[in-house]
Amino acid sequence: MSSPRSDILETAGRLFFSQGYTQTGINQLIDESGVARRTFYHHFESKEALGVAYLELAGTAWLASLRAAVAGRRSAGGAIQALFDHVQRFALDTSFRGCGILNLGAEFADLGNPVRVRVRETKLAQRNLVRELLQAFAVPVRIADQVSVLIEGAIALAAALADVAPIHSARDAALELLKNSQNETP
Amino acid sequence: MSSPRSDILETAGRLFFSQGYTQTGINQLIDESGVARRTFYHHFESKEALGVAYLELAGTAWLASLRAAVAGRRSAGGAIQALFDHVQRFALDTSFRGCGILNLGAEFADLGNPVRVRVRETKLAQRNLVRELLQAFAVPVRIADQVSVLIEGAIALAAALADVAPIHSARDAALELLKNSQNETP
DNA sequence: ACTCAAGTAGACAAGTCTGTCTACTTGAGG
DNA sequence: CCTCAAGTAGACAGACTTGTCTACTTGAGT
Repeated sequence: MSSPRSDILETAGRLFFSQGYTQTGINQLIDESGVARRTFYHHFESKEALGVAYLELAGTAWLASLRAAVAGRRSAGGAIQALFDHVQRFALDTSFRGCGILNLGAEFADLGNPVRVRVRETKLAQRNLVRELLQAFAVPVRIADQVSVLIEGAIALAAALADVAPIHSARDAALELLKNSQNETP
Repeated sequence: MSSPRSDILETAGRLFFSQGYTQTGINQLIDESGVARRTFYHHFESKEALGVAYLELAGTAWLASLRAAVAGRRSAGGAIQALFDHVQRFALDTSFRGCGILNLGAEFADLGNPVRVRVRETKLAQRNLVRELLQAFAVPVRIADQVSVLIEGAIALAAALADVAPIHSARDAALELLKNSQNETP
């Protein structure tokens, strides 16, 4: 379904992620979307409104991809393995660009900014999703939250170093923390 | 020692961290530094060159603060505790602005960009510093690298959620991983 | 006393930014 | 058939961007 609105969102997804929000101008946005300037402002009140809409789309897609990566796994260990495999694939596919959601949030200092609020909501949803996915295998919330931190650290540090090694460190740590928690309550 | 150069660097440190690189213009930079435009370009070839210089300064200061936080600790557990205490203090002091080094790197997509290269070098130095600080207490490199991922994840997720909880999750995970490694080789 | 680097103020170029505006076309529903 | 929303192209305003330029001052070393 190619509509002007979805064309704009698709272009924004590509450009905001690869170039950053501030470095992407309305002009480039409408040129590459192939829509008229007027049409852009018909669908989005401002560039910032597009930023928020982009976050909604990117956040939903990212969470769905995490869910899909874990689908079909039969153990907590398998689920964790799948999560970090997915993170690694993502890091490699995007040439270590890091988390697009966090990167966008970094461009807005004010905690009350709508974009920043959306980032917070999305990352909260991500933490809750990891809790939910692991709770299915009786993994306690405490461990799930530790896995969330490891996922975030893996993406961030892998991007900074342009290297997958931190992702492997994170995966190993997560599996070890899981094993610990299983030994404590057998 | 107040010299034009250090005035500029000080201002850049403040503005790049709080507003971001792209959103900070040369005009604001020289206004708040109190130096003439010409003086700026006498000391720095371009805005990007200032970005690199800022990273050098901020990176050195951050690593020194990590080292200082651990100084005097007598056990691996104490050292890890101190690291995450420091991370928490930093997160609160900066109103969850996240890692200034990573935030700056996020504004440059090209892996070959001098700023991005500097970010890589700095984060590599950080990983090596954590290794060194923990190796003093016979903590294996494998565990030290896991702690590095946890530190990065703690800063990033705490910033995204505007909450210190991820820092506590990370600290607990680090201490548990440490305990594990000590039990394996007693 | 003279030189020269480093500082000052500020005009300027050439481009970019976001957002508004006029004027026109097109296609679907009543 | 007629209307109206949604689309098109593109001019424009006004502010801002980085970086260069002229012209002047000041202070330290020889």
